[in-house]
Amino acid sequence: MRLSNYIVNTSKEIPKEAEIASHQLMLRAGMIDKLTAGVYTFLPLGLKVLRKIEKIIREELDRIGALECLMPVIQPKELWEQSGRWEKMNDLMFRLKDKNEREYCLGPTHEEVITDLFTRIVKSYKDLPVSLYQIQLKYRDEIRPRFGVMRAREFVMKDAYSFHKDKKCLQKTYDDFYKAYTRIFERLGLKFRVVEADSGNIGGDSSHEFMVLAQTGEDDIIYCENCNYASNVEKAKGRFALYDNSEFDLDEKKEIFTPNVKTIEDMEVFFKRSNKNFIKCVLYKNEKSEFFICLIRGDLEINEVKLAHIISGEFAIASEEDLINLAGIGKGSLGPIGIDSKVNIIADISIKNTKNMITGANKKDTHIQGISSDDINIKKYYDIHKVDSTFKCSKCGENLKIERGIEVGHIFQLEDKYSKASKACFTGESGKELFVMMGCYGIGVTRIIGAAIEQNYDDNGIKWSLALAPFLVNIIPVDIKKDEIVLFCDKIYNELLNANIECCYDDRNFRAGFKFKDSDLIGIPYKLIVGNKFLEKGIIEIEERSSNKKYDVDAKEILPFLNERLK
RNA sequence: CGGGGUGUGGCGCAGUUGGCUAGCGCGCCUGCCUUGGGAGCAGGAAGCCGAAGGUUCAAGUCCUUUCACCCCGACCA
Repeated sequence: MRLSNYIVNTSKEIPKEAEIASHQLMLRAGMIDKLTAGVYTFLPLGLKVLRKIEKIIREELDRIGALECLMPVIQPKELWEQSGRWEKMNDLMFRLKDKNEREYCLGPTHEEVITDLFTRIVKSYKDLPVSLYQIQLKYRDEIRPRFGVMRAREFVMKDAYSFHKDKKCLQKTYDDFYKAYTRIFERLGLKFRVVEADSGNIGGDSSHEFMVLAQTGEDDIIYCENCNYASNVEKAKGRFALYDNSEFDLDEKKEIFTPNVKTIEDMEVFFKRSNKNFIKCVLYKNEKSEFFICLIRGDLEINEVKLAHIISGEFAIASEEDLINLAGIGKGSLGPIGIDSKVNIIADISIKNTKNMITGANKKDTHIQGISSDDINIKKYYDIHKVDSTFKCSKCGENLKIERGIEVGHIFQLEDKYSKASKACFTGESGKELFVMMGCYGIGVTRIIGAAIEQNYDDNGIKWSLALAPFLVNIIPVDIKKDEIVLFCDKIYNELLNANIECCYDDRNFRAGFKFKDSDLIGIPYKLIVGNKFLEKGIIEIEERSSNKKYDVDAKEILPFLNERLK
């Protein structure tokens, strides 16, 4: 590609709207252009990178026998009512009506469509298992789109769905996808980690996320330094530090007047004890106006994703008003003892067998001391705590670490959740109708571009891996007024094209420095510089973007040199 | 949805207590010059100041409404 014919829409100015490196660089390199919040055009350069990612994904999925298809973006409301998600995904969906007032949404995902499709294309166990995938635009009206392609409202996703006669078969395909995903992210040259994950509102049991490690990630990953345990913090299990407070004499069980003591920090100061001696109480309310008081040791935090498995429906921390109506108190004095009997008690296992604890007394400005877990009407203990780096690995007991990650892939075993809702059946070997078992596998294709840049950039711009670079080599004539240079560049350009080496040729009438800057910003792995050294000694300077190393290469040796490097 | 902020040539911004022809940098166009890390000089094009309404002799500037975009939060009693 001659750059004189290309759109090189680069900028040295840092765009105001972009916060993180990948977003800034994608805009500056002219890869994307924003139309409106969270909606981007992929310019030729950005599209080239996108296509490279798609190609790798296709190759690896085809290898495990998945079949590509393309499903509609526009999906009828009825399909979503059937699965019960028309209401549930309320805020997330873009909706529209046709001229007859029929309602539709722009697909935020395709479980509904594929399950419906399944009922028409598969009838018998003989057709199973089968896996279908597509690379398609998805539409999600995110609460807050940000970071460019990282959290966009229109984005490209690879989604795949597998169908099975039983769980065992599903597990096998799940493992195939796991391996294919691993190969995909390895080929993309990303540093990533596979973690256990909560399956969220998509449902299902077993689930793994593929996380690209980056400071700017929106997820916290917990992993063990010693064994292979790794999990999204949303799901992570660990051993919290045990705490023995027998160093203190057993307090008399009584109420203490505690004016202005509201937070756990306030309590530490007031009682002169560490936060492990307190029971933290948080009141939640769900959409049915049921109340839940959650009890957890004062040094720990509640993990609401775990709570979502216990409390049904949407829920949130109760308002100050609710607190007053329910217990007649404001913040800070809530406690499990003497609380209104219609409030459900959800106790974290960190409370189990505790003694001599201090907690709210359900009375204004009052706490109660000398409480043991036996004093509270706890029917069952749950794991509702958030794991952090103070925890030990529950598998091997070693230290846990925490790191930020960008979720680029997620695989789920849906089992029969959607097939039951959509009555997706097949005829089994016995002749009876059975619900099909399903798996679901996603990759955020456009998000990968951002993630890859977050891992590979410097002050000058993007540093593409060979797998993703829009061009592998950039031929740069230092002075296009010198015929000798231009003639040689034309020649080597044709040679590279004939050798199927993806290259561009910066034949624009700019000064050399300008072209170097552009090349580095865009992130082309190799610059082939034809200048004074060529005129004097027939030597071409080849500069490697990743290492900043420069190689003097004889004009005749260029192809072998590049072939060696680009292998 | 709550809080904060910003809307002025393509981009980034300035524009005082309302006042005359709305500026600057980058980019763009023309010419000269230059060609190894985003050069220099000269000339030029490009704006109903986000939108609507109002106050005023006079509005980019004041008031009201509205839209868009950005940031923080939507969670620990």
